[in-house]
Amino acid sequence: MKASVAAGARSDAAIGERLRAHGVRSTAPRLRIARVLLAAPRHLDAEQVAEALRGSGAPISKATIYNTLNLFVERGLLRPLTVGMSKTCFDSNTSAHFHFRDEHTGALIDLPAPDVQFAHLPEPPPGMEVAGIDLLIRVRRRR
Amino acid sequence: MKASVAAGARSDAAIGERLRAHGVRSTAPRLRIARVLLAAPRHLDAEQVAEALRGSGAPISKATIYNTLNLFVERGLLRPLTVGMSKTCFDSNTSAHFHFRDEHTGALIDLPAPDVQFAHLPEPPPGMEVAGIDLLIRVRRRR
DNA sequence: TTTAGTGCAAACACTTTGCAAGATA
DNA sequence: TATCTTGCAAAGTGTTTGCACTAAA
Repeated sequence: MKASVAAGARSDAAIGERLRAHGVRSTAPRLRIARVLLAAPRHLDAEQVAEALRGSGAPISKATIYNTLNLFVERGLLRPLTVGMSKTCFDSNTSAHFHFRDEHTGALIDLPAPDVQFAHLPEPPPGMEVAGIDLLIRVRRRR
Repeated sequence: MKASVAAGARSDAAIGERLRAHGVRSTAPRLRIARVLLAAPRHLDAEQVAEALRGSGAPISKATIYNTLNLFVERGLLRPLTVGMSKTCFDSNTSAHFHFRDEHTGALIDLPAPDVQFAHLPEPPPGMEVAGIDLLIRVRRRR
């Protein structure tokens, strides 16, 4: 059951290349995980990745999934999000951006960085510099 | 060993009143937890609260600490912070504000809301309204 | 004297780790 | 062959819960 790749998704070859470009050896399990997460901008936690894999071929062990996700983060292929949730979400959009989060469902929506403009940001404490900004806009269904 | 209360801290009586004002019955363990966390603006996780209590009289059980912290959150005495951290931090500053966080030490510093001004904020997705904004400025020692 | 709070230990959810077997360069 | 990867199960965190006991209104 070789499903055709979704629109916007990259070919296996291209994904494999991308892994190697980030110093990650391209093995079968890593390719399958990358296909789930890296082919398009997504926010998935480890369990959701595991489930996606269960749904398409042999499952991959928890250990390998966590090892792989952490490796991808270390190599700049993913960004971890620990935003008001008990588990870590892995974001395949590694460019600068923020998020909306639906308070009810927990769903995350990307928010391009240029859509937020600051009129004033405070000076960091003395001797410190800004390393990054995490911004989360919590939203709920309008009553 | 009745230590005198630190500058800025409230008296036990005042803290007890504050608890009752929020519909929380003022018991001995709750008063001790409130003294640690509510007497001044602080960001502490459950373990840090437990340790502070161990250092001043009989320890209080994990269960009671979590029950109490969650109750305080529910009653608006504390705000939980979960952005970018593996454990929940309890913030005794419940007014609108943001945070700096030292990437190295994990320390949080309050950032009054008026110190951040937005020139542009995006519209929430259709049918949704903004419930709140979490902003964390990650800082590091300047090289 | 009824309702609420406490603490212990067990359960839970998420994540990491040790190690033996298997795959890869 | 030397090294890296995988997967299982066990261990580690952080947090919640069931339940008997105690305290408060």
